Amino acid sequence: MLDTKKEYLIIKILQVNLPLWFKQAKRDLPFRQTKDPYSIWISEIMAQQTQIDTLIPYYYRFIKQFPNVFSLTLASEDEVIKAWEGLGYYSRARNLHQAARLIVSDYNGLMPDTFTELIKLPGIGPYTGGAIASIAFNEKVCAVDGNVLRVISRYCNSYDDIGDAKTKKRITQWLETILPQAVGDFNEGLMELGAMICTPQNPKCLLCPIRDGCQSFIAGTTALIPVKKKKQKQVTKKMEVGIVKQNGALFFIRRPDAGLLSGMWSFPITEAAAKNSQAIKKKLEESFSQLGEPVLIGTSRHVFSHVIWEMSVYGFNLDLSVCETNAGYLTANQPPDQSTFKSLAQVDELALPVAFSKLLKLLDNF
DNA sequence: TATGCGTGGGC
DNA sequence: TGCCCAAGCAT
Repeated sequence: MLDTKKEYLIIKILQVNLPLWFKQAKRDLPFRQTKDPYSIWISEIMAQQTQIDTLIPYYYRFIKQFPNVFSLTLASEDEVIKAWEGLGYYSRARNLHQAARLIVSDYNGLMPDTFTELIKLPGIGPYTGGAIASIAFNEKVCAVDGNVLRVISRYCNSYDDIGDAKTKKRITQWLETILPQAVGDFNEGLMELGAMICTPQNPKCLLCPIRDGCQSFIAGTTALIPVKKKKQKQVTKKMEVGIVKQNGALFFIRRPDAGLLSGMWSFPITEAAAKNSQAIKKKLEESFSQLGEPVLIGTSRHVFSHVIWEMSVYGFNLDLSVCETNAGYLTANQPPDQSTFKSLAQVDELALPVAFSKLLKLLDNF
């Protein structure tokens, strides 16, 4: 990976300068004021594919609501998902809840303290396991995330594709041979450097504490590294959303427990079959015997990681007198806990993804 | 190995 | 607008 003649010096710069820099430059983050494995676990799960600034308010709220693994265990999955509302990648919340119950049932409520045990828990993979083990338990393992891949690729002037599993393995194995005693600070330092200095665009090399060893800085290739294959862009889907209103209350359904936004609440939504087909009306007629004509109240676009929804939002007024004469408006395949009416004041009780919560402002047109 | 899985921010 | 990216994991 590196010219062996230089390697000793280059490794020393990394081992010595990085922790020194981290000690004085690290951000004052709430989860850095504790060694509590539970708190560190929560912060690391939240940090997956999420910028630190985004998760901080969630972290405070979550720790206040669920201060330890037992309180998390006692909560319902709905409560945990609600606490995760707005953060995205909601399977993280479900895995967190599952893992908490495993920790109580299989580990006497104590967080497993080794990498090997940690990665057996749902939602904890190689990165998160390494982060918890090294930061909370000082185990000599590395924690290789996107920051680390970028920092090390540049430091070694490597053009290997960081999306390739082989590259990650190679970097992991190299790091394992150079981990210093204070492994937690070293791992966090690499990530902090990646987040604050060795950024993807316009890295602040003049402020970098390991610049003298950085082969990419020396070669002037920091703009070319890391190499990463382009993601294929999202598919755009035209969707129809139905907002059913009855006496000011809105109709919601719970989404299936697998797939996009699983377990979250939702307005009824369908993929538009064809132009002006009003597929949503057909779907709603399965649940409501008398709907009336839909009113187009607006459009909205929502970008997910792998799909884009272009939504046409239709309002349906449910006449109370009609509903009373059709008490069985809910179909049998929609059990009561899978659908509900909520007033605007009550909507907050449901875990509603942003794709739908942002539609609430369209109600002014309805 | 490749894909599904959210959301917000930067430019 | 679009495009990239972010302290990844499960399958």
